[in-house]
Amino acid sequence: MAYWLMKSEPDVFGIEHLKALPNQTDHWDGVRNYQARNMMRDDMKVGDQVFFYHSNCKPPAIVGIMEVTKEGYPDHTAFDPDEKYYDPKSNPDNPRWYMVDVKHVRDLKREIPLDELKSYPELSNMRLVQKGNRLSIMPIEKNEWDFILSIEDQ
DNA sequence: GCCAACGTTGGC
DNA sequence: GCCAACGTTGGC
Repeated sequence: MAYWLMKSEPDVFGIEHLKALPNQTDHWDGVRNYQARNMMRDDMKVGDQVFFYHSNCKPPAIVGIMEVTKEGYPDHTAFDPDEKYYDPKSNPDNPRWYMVDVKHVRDLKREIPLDELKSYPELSNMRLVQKGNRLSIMPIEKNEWDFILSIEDQ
């Protein structure tokens, strides 16, 4: 089993939105970055655990845990001209963009803000804490995952 | 295939 | 709202 982190802006789609959906499950559509796409299409497996990260807000923070419930399949929102993330270069016969389904597992006992994450040497290799990082989906090492859960109660 | 211009992300 | 970092586009 692998571990991941996925970013979303809470004003657009936050963890509260996910919890409000049937089965607390949704498809993670709208990713239009090749690195992130490749991870969803090729690497994320059912049962993988995912941190839900709130970006572009105050404070940016890890707020909860999700689980992958469906592996990569074409992102149909790319086919629809009315969608915000419509891409005319993607079509059902040759889909360019992929998504996975994720289910809310639980909220963290507290939000763990980015500035705190940056303060731990144990997490200094995470792409999340490095300058200029814009990747919206990234793998998390097991030791990093476990460390983050260990500071949840502090 | 290079690289300048442009658009987006996301912390601050 | 600013702007640094980064990814993508497109002319050449």
